Amino acid sequence: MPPKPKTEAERQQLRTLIIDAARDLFVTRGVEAVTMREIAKRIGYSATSIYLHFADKEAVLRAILDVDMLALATSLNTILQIEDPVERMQALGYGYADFALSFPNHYRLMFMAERIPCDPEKSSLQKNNAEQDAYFLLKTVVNDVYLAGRFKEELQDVDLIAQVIWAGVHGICSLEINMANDKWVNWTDISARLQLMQTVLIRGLLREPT
Amino acid sequence: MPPKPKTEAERQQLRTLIIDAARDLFVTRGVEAVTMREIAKRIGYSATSIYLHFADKEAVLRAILDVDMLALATSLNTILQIEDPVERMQALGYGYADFALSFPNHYRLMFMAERIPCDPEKSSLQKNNAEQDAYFLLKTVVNDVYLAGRFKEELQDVDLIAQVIWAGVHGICSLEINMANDKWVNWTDISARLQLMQTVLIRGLLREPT
DNA sequence: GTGTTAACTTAACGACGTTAAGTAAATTAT
DNA sequence: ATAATTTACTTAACGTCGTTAAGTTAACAC
Repeated sequence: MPPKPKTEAERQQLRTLIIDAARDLFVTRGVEAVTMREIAKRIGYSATSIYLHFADKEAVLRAILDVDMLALATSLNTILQIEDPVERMQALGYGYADFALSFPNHYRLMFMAERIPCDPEKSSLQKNNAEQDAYFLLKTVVNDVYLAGRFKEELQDVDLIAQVIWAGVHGICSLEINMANDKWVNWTDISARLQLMQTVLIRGLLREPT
Repeated sequence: MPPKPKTEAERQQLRTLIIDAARDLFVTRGVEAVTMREIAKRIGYSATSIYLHFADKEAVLRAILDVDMLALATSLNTILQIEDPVERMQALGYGYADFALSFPNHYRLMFMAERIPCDPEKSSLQKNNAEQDAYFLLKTVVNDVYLAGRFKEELQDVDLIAQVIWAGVHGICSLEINMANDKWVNWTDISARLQLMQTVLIRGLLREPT
């Protein structure tokens, strides 16, 4: 039964309601497995109502990713309090992995599922803002280590270093999330794997006197 | 129009025909985007005929992965000719990455997509056979480096070492496959990233006198 | 020559994402 | 005050999907 016109705040509230319901379902059962009808049922509306607020299913997903990227960046921001730049860089890796392994379906949505490239133009997040952009945070932290002269001298590209560190930690996390149940491989303890990766990254990137 | 009973060989031939058609479509357009009707059309049968040879769409996918895992392992086997164990280990990493980046949709299917855990019991492939099991090949190659006494002395678990190397290379490949189109990140050259990862792995894992 | 069986086909089902068409309350215009 | 419009929804419906059920027809068995 259609009531009165809604204020902008009310519309935003409903948007958030949809996003939260959809995320809850996406995260526990996977994006493909969840239907629009299901999301709608959760919040007590008909399926077609979602289309009044989002263009399509993909737009809902995109909105979720936006919100969650912000959550990731925000949660990682606490590590900025650590003073030593190398320690800080390590802590960032552990914080990132902790997020990935604590919320694997979240992480899958964000970094492992076939992705809609996220366009800075269309995102509500601010790029190059450490509080909203986890990659920028990583780059900042890596840059501090660089400025402290701790990297091997031939390493001059902060983006390159940041991306290799990201890849290392992402590799550990994504293999764990996707393949841990695979009997084919004799998996070692995940924390041992993560720790060795961090050690290898540090030893491979920093100058000798650790 | 339905002809005579088929020999086992003929049935196997048709199975292969389906697998090849399905792979071709899956790899270029993604699993979800390809329909059973489409696969069938490719080989000149009706969609329902596929169900005479495979239980469902997932079974087709599983069969493809089985064949392709074998193909990957076989293609990587050539690096066994390299004599120096460390060089061999590096070459394996490059070979693996070359496969991943040359056939990204293949790779996505095999190591990135939400996976049906593949059960050694049900697979036609032999586990612990270097010609059929890429992980075993990696482990063998890593073990040779271990036996040559080239790893740092505290590294005593060959599975752990192998899994960290895999994670490193997989991290580079999977980020490239999934995120390279993402404008958010200022991506550096993929070959530079791969090379630095390999260097970092070597430097982080091997004893000092490289 | 009349079943029986194997290898197919077409029809059909229920569910999906999405669009079109309808409905009723609140607002605005007269 | 009431008629017209707009807003926020709903139900119906479309085309497509994976899959199942129900034919159909050629080859074989007796």
